[in-house]
Amino acid sequence: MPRSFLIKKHQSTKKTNCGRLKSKTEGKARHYFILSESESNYWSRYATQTRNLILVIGAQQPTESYTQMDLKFQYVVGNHMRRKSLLPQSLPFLALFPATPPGDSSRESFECLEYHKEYLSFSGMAMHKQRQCAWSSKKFFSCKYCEKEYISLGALKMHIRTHTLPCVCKLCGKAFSRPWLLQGHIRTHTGEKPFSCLHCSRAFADRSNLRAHLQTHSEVKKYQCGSCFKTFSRISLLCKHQETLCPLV
DNA sequence: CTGGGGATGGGGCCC
DNA sequence: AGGGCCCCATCCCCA
Repeated sequence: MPRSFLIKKHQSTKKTNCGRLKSKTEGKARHYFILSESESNYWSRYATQTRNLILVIGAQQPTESYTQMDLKFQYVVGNHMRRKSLLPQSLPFLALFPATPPGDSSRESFECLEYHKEYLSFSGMAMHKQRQCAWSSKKFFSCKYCEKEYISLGALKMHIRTHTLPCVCKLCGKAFSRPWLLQGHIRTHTGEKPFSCLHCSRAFADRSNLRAHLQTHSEVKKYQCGSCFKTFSRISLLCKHQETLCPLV
């Protein structure tokens, strides 16, 4: 039963291995903890026996304060909290948090979503994960120029272009990561502006800039401050307003 | 300080 | 696999 979750780490617990897991569908946030391998073995057995934790398996540990991830999870019914101080940093990301009784979910089996194997206990599946799945850091494709990691080779290659900048402008020598970025740059030399505004005579070299321009024709500004209700044409202007200028924040 | 234009970056998706 | 394209975002500059 895979579900999509939004992970948001608590600011107050930023430096610990815990945070909150928020279900996009249910809208409820729950605390989560990240476990070491030995701890995950222990807690998976514990959870299976006592049915009082939810265990969450993800492809990677959340590294930013606000990360969207698809997580596969299994419910184990009950309620339990663990002290944060006992939780070291670890990979792969395995998390647990106190459960909300999900009806008759105790009948659910545990499926390895990569190998499509079904297990009667979570610990059984966890064992399989450790032995058979490419579930360790080896699975990630690491950039040799920086510390970024990607789950697909294609994504990594695309990223590496941002270091190698293979697309060079013949007119000025400026280099870009993608051909279409170079294409957009060349328009700054030629003056070509293929994106025209339907409401006025202006034209733009870049579609995004036309889109931003279209907001200036809109009577209803898209971005509104939640405190003073002032509206803005760009998200950047709203952010700036909320950070420093809004009298009600 | 505000609003808008110009230029650019990067992830994701499709073919 | 790679290119093209889309969308979103950001930064800088200027009026």
